[in-house]
Amino acid sequence: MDPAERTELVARHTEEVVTEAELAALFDERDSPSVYIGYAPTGEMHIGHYTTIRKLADFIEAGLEVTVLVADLHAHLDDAKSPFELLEARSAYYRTAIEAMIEAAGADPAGVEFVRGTDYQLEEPYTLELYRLLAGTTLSRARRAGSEVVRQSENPNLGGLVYTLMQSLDVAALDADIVYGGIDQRGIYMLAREQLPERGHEKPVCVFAPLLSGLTGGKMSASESGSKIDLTDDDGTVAEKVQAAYCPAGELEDNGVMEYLRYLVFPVFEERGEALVVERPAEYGGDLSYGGYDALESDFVSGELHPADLKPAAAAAIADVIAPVRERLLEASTLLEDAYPETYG
RNA sequence: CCGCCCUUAGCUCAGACUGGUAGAGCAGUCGACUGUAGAUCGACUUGUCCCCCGUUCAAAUCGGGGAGGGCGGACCA
Repeated sequence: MDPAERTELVARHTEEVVTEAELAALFDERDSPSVYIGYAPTGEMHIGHYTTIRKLADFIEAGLEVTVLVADLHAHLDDAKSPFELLEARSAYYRTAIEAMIEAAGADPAGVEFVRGTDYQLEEPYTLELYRLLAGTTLSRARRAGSEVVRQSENPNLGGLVYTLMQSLDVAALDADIVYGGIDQRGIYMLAREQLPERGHEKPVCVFAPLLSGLTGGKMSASESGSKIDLTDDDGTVAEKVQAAYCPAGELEDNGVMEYLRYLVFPVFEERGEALVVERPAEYGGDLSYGGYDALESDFVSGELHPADLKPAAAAAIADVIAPVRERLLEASTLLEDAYPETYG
């Protein structure tokens, strides 16, 4: 694969690449650049995580060295979202869930290196560098960088600010050429691009995934169960949620159903060589079949494809794509129970 | 160490002074209308009033104690 193809593969289905020229240059000078993505093991993972993780399959195919950081300390630093006692159990759950998603996306999880935050963030070199960063960063700068990521409140903890600087430092500690994350992470990684060169590290190339809309219209909300598909949802639950989803005919804005098809279902189906079949009553023109997203989008926008016909097909496809992940999670008997005793205990 | 303030529905809060077993907005649920959903109408649901003890016929409300959270003062060799 030539550098241009690799660049294209890494950049597809993303929200933004900072900068695409730097990415291309990286492939020119190196055989296997490294990329890392970090997850703080807090709440249960859902379809939004899955769409982001699916791209790791592209990274592997493009020949990148992929590292997934399970940022356990971060999960506690951000307003104690995860109690300190549950960090171990939630880290185990995140790792298993992420591996299952990579595998379900058609890639080999063995090609991904997993690292825990506590593996290196308590070591002296890291800690020392963190203190130096703390001394050299203003309150307002750190606050601004983390404002889209760290929980905001009237009386924020210091942890949220340390969180932000640690994440910036992680790029250097993990020696990543590329950082990958949702577009909400932009502020933190722009801070990293600013700080790291001053401290003798390379400026990381940033690849940002889009944040998908929730099924109820606006942003996907972790606290609103109807707005997202959980990885543990069975086919019936997925069908109900998609059926109830906001999905105005012909409109793509805030349309979670269309976004999930675009960023999750079709990439996985293409990998498998499958098409999306939409069953439609003869009265409205009979069944349809789509080999890719673009054709479906143009039919949807033109009005040829009605939401009422699309929804059942989309629900079945989504359920199909998450099924292997759900099975993997449920067969690990105490994984969920240990990580979320309130919900599964 | 001292003082002051806050804690009521899933969320934001009213009610407390002048005791009579609790309200609004948002959210949620269910119908109507759309070949989906939303929007719009129509209806409905929701509570250890932070905990304990006391006063009283009666306590979210008054008194005492405690817990959690917030703010300020003092100390500064």
